Amino acid sequence: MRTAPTILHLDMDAFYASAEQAAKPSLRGKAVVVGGLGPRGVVATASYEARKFGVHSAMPMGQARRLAPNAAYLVPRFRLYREISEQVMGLLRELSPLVEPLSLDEAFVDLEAGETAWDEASAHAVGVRLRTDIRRVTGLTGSVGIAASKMLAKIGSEEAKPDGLVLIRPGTERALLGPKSVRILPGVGPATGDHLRRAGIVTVEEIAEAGEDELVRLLGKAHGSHLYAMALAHDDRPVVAERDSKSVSVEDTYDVDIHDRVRVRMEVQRLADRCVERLRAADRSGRTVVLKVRRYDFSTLTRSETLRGPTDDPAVVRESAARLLEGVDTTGGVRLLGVGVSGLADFTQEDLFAQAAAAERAGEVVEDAEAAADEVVGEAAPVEPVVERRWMAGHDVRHAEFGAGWVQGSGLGRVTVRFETPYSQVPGRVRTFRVDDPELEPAEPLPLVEPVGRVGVADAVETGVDVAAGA
DNA sequence: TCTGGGGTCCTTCCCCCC
DNA sequence: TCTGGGGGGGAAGGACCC
Repeated sequence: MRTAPTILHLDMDAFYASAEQAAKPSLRGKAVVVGGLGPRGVVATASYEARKFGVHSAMPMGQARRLAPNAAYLVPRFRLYREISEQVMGLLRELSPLVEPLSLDEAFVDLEAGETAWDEASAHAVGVRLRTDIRRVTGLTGSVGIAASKMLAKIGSEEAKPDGLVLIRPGTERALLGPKSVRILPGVGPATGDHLRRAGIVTVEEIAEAGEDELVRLLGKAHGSHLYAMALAHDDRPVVAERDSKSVSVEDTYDVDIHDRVRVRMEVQRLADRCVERLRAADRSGRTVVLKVRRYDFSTLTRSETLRGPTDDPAVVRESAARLLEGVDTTGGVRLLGVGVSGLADFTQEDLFAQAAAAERAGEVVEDAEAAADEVVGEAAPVEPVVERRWMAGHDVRHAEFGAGWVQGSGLGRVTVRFETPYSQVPGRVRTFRVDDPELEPAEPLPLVEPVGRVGVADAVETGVDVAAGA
């Protein structure tokens, strides 16, 4: 283990919710909840204002609405978050070539490998400057933890939240960890936490006291010894720059359970196609097809089969998923279906056997495909004539007369828009339109920080909306 | 109106092979 | 021929993470 605290962990504060607050001045300082808005949605991120009401990630939306009925509820806008994430990761890569992203809003950086820090003082200075740069470039705040290992750096950034920096000095880690709950250790979730509690182990110190043998007896070889090492603050894991993903999957939870077997089959085909699209977009192919089914009672099962070679052929994945489905009892209804591919390869080694088999009954396959296509069209076309426009809460729009704004809500043939941009100084005004108003159209998200050299556009927005609103 | 979507890793069981 | 052990791959499930 290294002796100097030169591993940095960055965690953006309430990332999705903060991005929405930055994009929508009227939401700043208010409770904001981002997540699925359907009947089975859950909270992805709650702003710190919303957390005061007890709202937190992974909570069912219904429960969140009961706790914080006056919060703003928005669907996630991953394109926007991805753009901000790329800016942040860019800043991190200026510090070191060794950057390990964990998600859109989190990453480890090895400062020593980047030769930007070699001791406590230099590492601290890098952390301070990084936080300033992130705020300047994205308009958002992030928390930074710096320590001599990944685990401690992550615990540091957790301690630093929100909008802070914590450096854990080598030599102080055991004292710091000891009294804390076992739940702060990475890899200890609800199940392991319960398991340990039943064995009388509640704090990190108690894990260390129990000894490695006892931990292995309780949790098994890998988990047990790993956890014991973590409790002693022994963590040698290196920072690893972007690794290739090992699987690709797509799943959908339905607003109401699906009982109709024909519909279940159709959904599985659609998921298989979407999965292959993603696989191809990533220039990969895979060998093992996995079908996931969550039943009405939330029991989940998976069925998988491994092909002779990797494929990215939609027909092959569809057929495989269909075969797997035939072995699953769906009476009683399903709430979720998913299709995934694992055993990924960079290249597409054509599955000659499957191709030959497909060629043999080519006529049959083509007919099936056409029948499936007809089915989709036949199902969708009459239900949604001409495609009624859907105005998603939180999404950006532009109105020919009033300019840039975002959807505050819609229903009963009306859509309510608040006209403001990330650069508005005061909350914008609200107007309601018919959902089919020709002057209203969806728009791309604006950058959270006003790009230099585009002052003219922003000026027009400011004078056009906010001055009017303020008057 | 309970419980998303995208992943990773580990364990257990089974089968096959040596 | 019988028995045993071990390794590897595949299938299924579970815990965990953000």
